[in-house]
Amino acid sequence: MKKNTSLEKRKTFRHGDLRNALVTAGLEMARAGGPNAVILREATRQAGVAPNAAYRHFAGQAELLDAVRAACLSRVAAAIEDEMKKNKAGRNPQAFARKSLHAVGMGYLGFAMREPGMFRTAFSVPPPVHSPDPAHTASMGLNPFQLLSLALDRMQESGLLNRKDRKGAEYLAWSTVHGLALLALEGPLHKMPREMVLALGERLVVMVERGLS
Amino acid sequence: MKKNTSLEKRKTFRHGDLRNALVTAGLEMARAGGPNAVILREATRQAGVAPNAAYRHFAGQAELLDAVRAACLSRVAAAIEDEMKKNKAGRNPQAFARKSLHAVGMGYLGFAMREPGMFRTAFSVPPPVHSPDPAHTASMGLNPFQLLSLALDRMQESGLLNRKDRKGAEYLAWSTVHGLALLALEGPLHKMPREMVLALGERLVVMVERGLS
DNA sequence: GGGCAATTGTGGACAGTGTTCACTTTTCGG
DNA sequence: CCGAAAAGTGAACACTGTCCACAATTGCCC
Repeated sequence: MKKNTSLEKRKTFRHGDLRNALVTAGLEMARAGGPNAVILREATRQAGVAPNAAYRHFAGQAELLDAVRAACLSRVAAAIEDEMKKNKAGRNPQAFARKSLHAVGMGYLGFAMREPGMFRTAFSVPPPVHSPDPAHTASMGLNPFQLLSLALDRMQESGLLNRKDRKGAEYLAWSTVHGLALLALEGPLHKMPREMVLALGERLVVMVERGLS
Repeated sequence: MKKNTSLEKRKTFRHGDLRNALVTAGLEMARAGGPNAVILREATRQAGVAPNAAYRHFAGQAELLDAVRAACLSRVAAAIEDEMKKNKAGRNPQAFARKSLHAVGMGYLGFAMREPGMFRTAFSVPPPVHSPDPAHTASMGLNPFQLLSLALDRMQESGLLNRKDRKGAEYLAWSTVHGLALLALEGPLHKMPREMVLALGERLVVMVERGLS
């Protein structure tokens, strides 16, 4: 299967891997300019193919965007996992639980600062939340939401959170970091330096940890 | 000044209030479909005017959208003010401070649920945060950010918040409600019923109140 | 008042977008 | 091996934002 990634004019009539090529091109556009920048015709151009060819693989631009978004979500999950891998479960479960929650929050925010376009794309349009769809997940097989749930479970199991407060805590924790990320990316805080945003993020995660229980 | 609001074919060559008509039309489009739905040509159509006429009042679509966003922000501020007016300063400053913070958060969220399109438009593109621009404000002359600051000041003055924790608290509090609003509007939580979102909002505000100090 | 310039609108055009239809080329399975 | 399904092409349409030259209107200044 020839990975006809870019311009090199193919001699074969078939492309071989068009769908993937389109998603890749779209991903690059999303990275550079967010969801609004993922243009169908441009993707076909980069793949060296006629605009209509895209319709053999996607029902329309919206569906292409959907695929690109899934890819972006996967990157977010990977970033969180990387952050979580930095600390292993030691003999203190409470400390581990706290570190996990911290890693989720900061991994999320860190990715948002590093890859604004992808981040904005990942959350631009409603994806289902409970989906074992492998496209949304990273190596661990969990999407960002599930990674957060995992961290909160650790909080509960280690006694930092009682059952009542645990319920729906995902949404509360998620709201905070997501809100800061968007305020910093496309909201009134977009001129705030990244380091300051991340510093605010630290305070935010602490606030969540204290406020949840 | 003839408020040539809509289709009724004017007989005068001049429109009389085109700029306003365009913003109004744009506002309605934003209300119905968010920022991406505010189309310049459509606005001119509704105003009964040639597309190019818009360029006498706005440098381009982006500038029209800017005006529409300012109008939306003003609505957000108005919603918060309405919520704040529901409780007056009694003899217990701490209770008043708490109620103020609560009102800001829930007024914000409530508007987001009631007018998703306008809300999304209001925060779609970076507006400056510290701006006494009257277009961004409601009757009280404060924008949402300033209203939040006011509520937090009351928290500090009544002894619920020390000076150190007060610093930057706006951003922390704002992040939480903004995040929930966006998750519920165009994020993974978009299918969650409004009442449940608002219930989560209540918990969120409580969490902020507890977590800030 | 009368004329002239700035303002505000018009008409026509261009490039770029998503999308559809009819058609051609290639692949692959019975 | 051949015929149907898959995958790409070409031309067209409607829509968008934007620019140009030009026409109507207003209002200001002498």
